[in-house]
Amino acid sequence: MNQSYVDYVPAFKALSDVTRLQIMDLLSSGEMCACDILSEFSISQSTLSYHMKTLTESGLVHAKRDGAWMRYTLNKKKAEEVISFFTGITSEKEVNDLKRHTNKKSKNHCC
Amino acid sequence: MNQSYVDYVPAFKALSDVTRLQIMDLLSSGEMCACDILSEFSISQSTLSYHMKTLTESGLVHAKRDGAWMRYTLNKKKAEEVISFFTGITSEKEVNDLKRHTNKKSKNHCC
DNA sequence: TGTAGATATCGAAAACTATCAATGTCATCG
DNA sequence: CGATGACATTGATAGTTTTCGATATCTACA
Repeated sequence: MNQSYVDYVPAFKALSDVTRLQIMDLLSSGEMCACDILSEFSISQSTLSYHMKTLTESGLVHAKRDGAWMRYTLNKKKAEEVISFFTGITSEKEVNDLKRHTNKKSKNHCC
Repeated sequence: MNQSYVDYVPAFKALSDVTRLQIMDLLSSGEMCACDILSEFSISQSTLSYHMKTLTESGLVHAKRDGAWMRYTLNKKKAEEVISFFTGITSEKEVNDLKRHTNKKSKNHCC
């Protein structure tokens, strides 16, 4: 429970690439195998494999072997966790007890 | 309107670093100046400046000069855009007209 | 078991990121 | 104006990411 910042870094890292964002979008329409995904892009097979690894290791995508090929699905639960984490750190909070100069009336110095 | 995947990459990239996630969280409690933020971390001033540049260029944080120092605030609007984009690409959609093998009954080959 | 297809891993190259100390810029105060 | 404080930029270095071709592994079928 109550995960920390570092725990979400891999997910944001996974999302910070155009190809991977597109893969997430593709997967939101349902399960796909690697070769289906590959056919949507102009990248090599090894590059796709690398992206899929990044996505699955981040937890955003689930991989399941089915005979000779891999079936990928979105991990909705993880996606929701990311959203609620991000919502959490971007929503207004009780002002904490940090002594912030910004809140003071001092006009002449900061630190 | 209707931005594309690439437009969100800088935001996710900005979020894929522990320090920057913490800065976002700090800013959610209200406006802060650079030196206030700096005092929360054990990093050099130039490193903080680099992180703040990453955050402001991604649009997630707004920077405003106030005399000798900079005041940073969260850009709630951008944060909400990121959330709705991410919600969009991770929520179930109408099955599109891609001919996906995964949907076929073929057991012997994929591509 | 041998072959072919699907995917993973390796090794290398290029590009990008994070960090710091040093230095530059700019605003304020005296 | 000159000094000082706040922040940005530069240049260097170390580390990470992205990409590919080549090769390995693993599965299914003949």
